[in-house]
Amino acid sequence: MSIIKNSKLIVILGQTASGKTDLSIKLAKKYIGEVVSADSRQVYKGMDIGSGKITKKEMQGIPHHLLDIANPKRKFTVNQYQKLAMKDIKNIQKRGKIPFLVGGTGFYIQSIVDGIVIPEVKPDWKMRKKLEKLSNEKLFKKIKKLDPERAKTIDKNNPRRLIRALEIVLKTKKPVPELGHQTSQLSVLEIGIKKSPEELKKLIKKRLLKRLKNEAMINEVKKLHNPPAGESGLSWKRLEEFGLEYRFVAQYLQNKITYKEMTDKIQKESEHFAKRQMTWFKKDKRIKWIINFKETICLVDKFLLN
RNA sequence: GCCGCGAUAGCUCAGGUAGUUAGAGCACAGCUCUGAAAAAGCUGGGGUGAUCAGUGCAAGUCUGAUUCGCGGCA
Repeated sequence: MSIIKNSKLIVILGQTASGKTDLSIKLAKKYIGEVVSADSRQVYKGMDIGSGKITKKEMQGIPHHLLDIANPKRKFTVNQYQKLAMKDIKNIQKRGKIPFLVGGTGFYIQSIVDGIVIPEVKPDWKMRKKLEKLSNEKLFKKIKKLDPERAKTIDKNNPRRLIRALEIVLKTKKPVPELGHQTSQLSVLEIGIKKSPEELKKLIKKRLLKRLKNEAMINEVKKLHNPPAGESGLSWKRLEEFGLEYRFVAQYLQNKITYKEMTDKIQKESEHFAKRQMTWFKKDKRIKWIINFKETICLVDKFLLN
């Protein structure tokens, strides 16, 4: 009985700037919960304004997990995320509270709600660097030879996919395993915040202006690149890898683009990103798309009663 | 007013010597995802070629006129 009662997880997802944070606090307060973030950028220390990380004050005493847990110099991965998040979720449940998985990184959410099994082959950055020198065509030929099954479905134009597949094959000397799912003991309610494209564009714009105020975001990136204490900062290249605000502010600070180009690009790319998020979410038919708070409460009440 | 230059996709532009269904980048739409996912990739819809006339078997491409825009000279 207690297993059933303690296996619940509420996911709050939505496009960037759709208002996940606000909703999560309201719900976590009402239902006595804790928040586990599902955001691939908010895991990093020092990336606050640009990633839209919740502030201490905004938390209103609700405990938050998986924020500031990674060094931005190193690459954090879904696999790490999956393990840490599962642990946090279980702990919250043990304490008799409701875990709220909140974020916009579809892959991270999927790793929890579908319990996908990711091959236990650690990224080997040295090997990847070598493989990166090869053309897509050559990479694909290698895969085809070593793992014809994987070659059938892989995207032969995507170097990342090709290199990872090769990495698995070369390390394990075996073909890439079939996609597996852990049978999850979680009982999940997925709530999606729905916004019209026009509304979302406005929200992104408003948020961007806020982030730019008093040079706050510019200073954040400057600080990441050049920390005050004298320790080494993040390279421009690394900063650009993070995308969106970090990519374009870094380009601006290198004088690669003008201030206006920077703001235009952040806006446009955020809109594109929001669309990509939606393509991802659309595939998950379990998501209950909500428009207002009242509706949400009904859903949650019903879910928690069962 | 005169001279020159230009007018091709929503935007910026490519398109020697005229020859089958006019291209690119961006934008737009849709999509993919097995340890980088705000990443990395894929597909697609769009054009009465400024307008009118002429020459040619054939005109975005040559000729003329008109309209509009840009630069120069008075």
